[in-house]
Amino acid sequence: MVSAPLSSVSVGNGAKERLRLWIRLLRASRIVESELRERLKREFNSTLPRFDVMAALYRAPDGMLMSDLSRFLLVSNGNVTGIVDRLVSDGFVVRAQREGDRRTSIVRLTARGEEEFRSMAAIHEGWIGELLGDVAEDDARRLSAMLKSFRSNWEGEA
Amino acid sequence: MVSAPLSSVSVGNGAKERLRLWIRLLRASRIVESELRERLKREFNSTLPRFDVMAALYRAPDGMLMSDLSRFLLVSNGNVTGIVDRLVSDGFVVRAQREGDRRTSIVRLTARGEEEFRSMAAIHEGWIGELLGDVAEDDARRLSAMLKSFRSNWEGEA
DNA sequence: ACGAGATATTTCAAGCATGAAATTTCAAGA
DNA sequence: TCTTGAAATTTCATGCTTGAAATATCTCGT
Repeated sequence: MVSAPLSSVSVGNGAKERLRLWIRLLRASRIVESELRERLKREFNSTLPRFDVMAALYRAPDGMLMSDLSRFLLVSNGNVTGIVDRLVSDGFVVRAQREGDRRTSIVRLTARGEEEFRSMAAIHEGWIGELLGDVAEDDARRLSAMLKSFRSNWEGEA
Repeated sequence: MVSAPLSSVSVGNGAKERLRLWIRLLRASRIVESELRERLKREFNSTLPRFDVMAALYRAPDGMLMSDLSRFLLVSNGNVTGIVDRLVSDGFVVRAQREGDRRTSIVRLTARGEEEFRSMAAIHEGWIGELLGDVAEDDARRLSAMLKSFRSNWEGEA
């Protein structure tokens, strides 16, 4: 990944600096992601998408609709279907019918799912602390603040 | 994606701030990536991985080995095989035999591939300028510098 | 010359991701 | 009631991604 900057193909003005930023942002997140994937697989026989779904459900003890999950995680409906299917067959998650609307199903963590997630989350937090260890805590705070409002800036223009 | 912070499952000390940073970093890159994917598909009937491969080859007029590509792009060998296969069948890339070593093949952009890439790259740079438009150029520079040395920090510990 | 190991690449199975089409169910108005 | 459209979800085709196994070729010590 990480399309390098191309001095010979140029355009705007501040664009150069932002392009460089984007490339490094992408590279950094790919590196961390790939390390996380490896560790999740090794230690928990799981994946990042599964972890994300479980994290969302952990925050929602009453469960979530498939469409809520897909909205919250910024991924497509069909995608969530597959991930949840696999979590169900592993016994970490259940689909429950909702009274009064047979189209929807509420997805919830099972007790086993909760327990599994708790142990993953604790270790995951440690990993991130390690992998981003060289970012000074102060830098982390500033960077974080910088990225906080990121989405609202341009969404809806598409 | 974007596993939200979980105040109830806690661990280290500076870990909290770094976890938050990681979540936002991931979210930001997912949002930009998804917008880029959409536009590349719409405007060029292409994808980010294809763009990345073409960018790498554009910087290497003498071509690259498959293994060079895979190392440079931080993706697996098998992955590159598939992407290059598709680029070849679209006429943007060629595989050439190398004298003296029949194991390797050198991958190169075709003239059409170069031309196609030039027009993609110009527009791509504009998109990034737009999508990261609200990051002040100064912030971009600092952020960029902060991320520059990212990899060397911890790689090799795995 | 031979064989052992290293190197370069492809193939494969499994899972992730998208957007579009298909299903099923619901909500309301004629 | 009927039917038309909206809403929730699944299914499907295509492509990306990994890690492991399979191929093919090369290198080098003996």
